[in-house]
Amino acid sequence: MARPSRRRPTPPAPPRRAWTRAKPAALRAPLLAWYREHHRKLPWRAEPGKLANPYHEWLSEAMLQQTQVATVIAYFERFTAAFPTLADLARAEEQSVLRLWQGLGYYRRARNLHAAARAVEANHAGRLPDTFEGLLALPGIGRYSAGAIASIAFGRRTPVVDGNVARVLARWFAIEEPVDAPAVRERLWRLAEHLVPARHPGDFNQAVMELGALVCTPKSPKCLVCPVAAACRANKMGIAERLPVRVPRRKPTAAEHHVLAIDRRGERLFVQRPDRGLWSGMWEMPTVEAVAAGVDAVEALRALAAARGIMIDKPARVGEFDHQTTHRSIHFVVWRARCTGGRLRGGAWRRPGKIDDLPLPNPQRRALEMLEE
DNA sequence: AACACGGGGAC
DNA sequence: GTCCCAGTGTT
Repeated sequence: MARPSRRRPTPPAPPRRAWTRAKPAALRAPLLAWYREHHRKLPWRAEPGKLANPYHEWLSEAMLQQTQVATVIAYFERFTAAFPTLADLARAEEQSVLRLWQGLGYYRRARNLHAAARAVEANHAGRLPDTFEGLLALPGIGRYSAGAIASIAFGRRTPVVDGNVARVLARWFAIEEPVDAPAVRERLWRLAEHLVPARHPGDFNQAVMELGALVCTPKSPKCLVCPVAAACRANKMGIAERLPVRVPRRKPTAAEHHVLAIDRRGERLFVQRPDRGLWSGMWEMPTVEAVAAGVDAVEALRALAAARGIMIDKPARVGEFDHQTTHRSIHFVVWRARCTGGRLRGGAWRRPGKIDDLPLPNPQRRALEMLEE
């Protein structure tokens, strides 16, 4: 059976050119006035009219990718306590950076951040580049983050388009095409470029995002208190509630992972995940992610241990639970076995209570809790 | 252009 | 449950 298309079945909408007649002045002044009055105080944010600390701004942008402000705050505080400056971060081991990122997800962000810090130390005399192009060249900094850092920390007139900005612009200009379609995305960038002012571009960009977070929310937008409702086409048309349109997500695929706690003289085996893919660079108890057809899970676990050079007795089933990521629904089955001999290739033995140096993904932590009971 | 990459807040 | 979050890099 063919996978249903994710595209909207409706025919192309007629050309809509309202957005090309954007009048920046009608939006900027009331929006900035609203921002000065209603912005949230955030650990990385400067007062309106002032530039942010570039390192703090950069770190916050990395943490905020696909992650809500409320989730990030505690991570940001712990991270800056451990690494107060860019130089501190550059000197750190990647493992300790991942430790501080543990639980936040999208772990490649942490590894890119660390690699970029080292690149800045090596190639830019320890100073974060202060231009869009210079920032864009660093790992983990894309079009959005480069624009955000350049405007918010360095006062450059660079636009940003994130999820908030896309939603706000879709409503202001009544854009009825899916905002995640690349062609529409490109229009949004041109629109943002048109709107961002030369004076206080960082405040303007933050104001649009803040409006999206506090007023122009995905559901039940608060148009009655919106400072720019008078200039909003979707509000005039009464369609703010159903904008923006997005392409439907694909459903997560199902998987079953078997986690094996291998114990030997009070210590447990942990191994590091590969450089790429899911939970890359994080540690885990040896895990079978796909049991081949016709093979018993117990046999697969024995083979897993054998691949590491060790022998185990018969694994005993400890428990199970479900774990969700954006693209996978994973049923975890937790097992326990004793190491009966052999010589370990790769991995580390740790007392279960002393694993603080190993960054673990959330489901591995959950499996560990299950093993303690 | 499509896809993978985590986890959780808000409803 | 669903939606989506201050996106980026790879294929």
